[in-house]
Amino acid sequence: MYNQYSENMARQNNKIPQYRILYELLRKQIVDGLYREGDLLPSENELCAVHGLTRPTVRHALDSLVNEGFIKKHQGKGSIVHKLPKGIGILSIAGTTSALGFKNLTTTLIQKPLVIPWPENFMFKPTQIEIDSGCIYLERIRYFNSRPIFYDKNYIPNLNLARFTSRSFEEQSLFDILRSVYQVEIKGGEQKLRAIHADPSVAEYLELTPGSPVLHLERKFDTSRPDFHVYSSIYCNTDEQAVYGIF
Amino acid sequence: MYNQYSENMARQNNKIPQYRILYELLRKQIVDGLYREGDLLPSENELCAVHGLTRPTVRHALDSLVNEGFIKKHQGKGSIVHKLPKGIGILSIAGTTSALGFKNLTTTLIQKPLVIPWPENFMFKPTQIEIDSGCIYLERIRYFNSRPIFYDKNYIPNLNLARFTSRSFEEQSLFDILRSVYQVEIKGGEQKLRAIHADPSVAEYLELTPGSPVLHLERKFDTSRPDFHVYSSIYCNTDEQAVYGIF
DNA sequence: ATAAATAACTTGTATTTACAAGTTTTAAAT
DNA sequence: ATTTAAAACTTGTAAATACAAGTTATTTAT
Repeated sequence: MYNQYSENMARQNNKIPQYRILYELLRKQIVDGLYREGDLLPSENELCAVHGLTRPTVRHALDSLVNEGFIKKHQGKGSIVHKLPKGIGILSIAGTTSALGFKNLTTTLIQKPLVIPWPENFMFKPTQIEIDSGCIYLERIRYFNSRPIFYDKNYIPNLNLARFTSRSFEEQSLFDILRSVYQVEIKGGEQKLRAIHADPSVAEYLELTPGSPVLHLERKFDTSRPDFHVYSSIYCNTDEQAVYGIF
Repeated sequence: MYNQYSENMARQNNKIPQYRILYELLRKQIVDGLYREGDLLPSENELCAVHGLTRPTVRHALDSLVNEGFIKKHQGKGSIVHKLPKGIGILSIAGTTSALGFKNLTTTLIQKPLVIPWPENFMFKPTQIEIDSGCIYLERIRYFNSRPIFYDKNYIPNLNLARFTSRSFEEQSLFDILRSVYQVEIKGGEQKLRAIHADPSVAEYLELTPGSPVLHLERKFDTSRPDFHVYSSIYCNTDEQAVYGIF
């Protein structure tokens, strides 16, 4: 048997794929404004030469940027930087992408992590392993420019999450803690959207009059651990900020 | 090497890329139920052997299926078929994907195609070319299981669309006509989502009481023609059918 | 029988090479 | 000067190859 822990650490430090490194670099350069809307990125061959990579690797990185809407590619022309999304991008966020549009976002914990049985008639069907393990529940409000935009209820299976309930979730985001402390990475997921009337508690948290229309998102996140999903029920005030996505 | 000529001709006649053909085939097999939720697709090497392709090509096809949520891949294990989405998938539709979840969808034309100037304070900023060309406007209601679900207003630049206003849009979908008649293909786009109160006209079309919460999507579609975008403002009744998407 | 090691799978990453197809620039012909 | 042709770019598709890394089934040793 090896030392699993240090092996994992070494892997994380050493073995980040090259296409991923290039992706992160280009993404940062776009977000930081080094490339602006309408600009052409360096051609694939230039990127190859500069970073010592081959075209398939460079293209892999560019594909990720296309999928997340940062660039659009035109055959014969090049990769054109897309304008950064206005509004709050939540429809297609996962992992590192989540930072975008969340610059002025602050979080308040309404319900500290609490172990509960899984609710009846849950929005998605948890796996048997998740059901057996029990559920950690927490509620947050997220503010954008000091106005409450999201009120979310989160359900996390209680699987090998030592000292989870005693952690603070004000400073760091939930997903950041899952990744950095528990090596659980969000890989993607699915969601259901509805427009509903705000019930009294939702209206109070979002500082709306009861009955106001709010966007309700029910989300199931896949993670790097099999049979470990994060479930979120999110109520969103879209009066001032629209929810934004690309497809 | 003896059959070089005819091989080249065969390749030439078939302009559809091989990865695309394989993608369409696997997608159809999943939608038709030949593979069911949880099933393993044939391994990449098997698909290579069966279809006479190489792994990069097969992986390209599988990547598309992953991006659209039909399968999930697990290293060392295989490609697992995802459950087909419940609800109406509209968040990530484009091109051929649009068929999914639209089995029982019928369309009624409320406003026949009409040339108008582009509205003031438009949801997105059309290009100068689009502004100069004028705008074709049409309204539809789409029914799911005989109940009105979508009421949409569509804005299309009047660029080389001969006899467009005199076409029927009841039988074929708007995008199908754009593709088959005008060679304009939808490549992707962006959207803004809000929960709003239904105004009287929206409520009437969607058979709701005025003030009911409805989902409002503002969408901008990119096409294969530069400076040609389709704009849609969609009001969606989510009382019974949630809008579904993956990310 | 049980446990550990091994082999035989699977997908993930990466290189190399080649040509097709779309766009832009340049050079040549009229 | 204008038009046309060619070239020099760009991204798109596809093959052949190699090894890394995760999973499962098999074999081997105890």
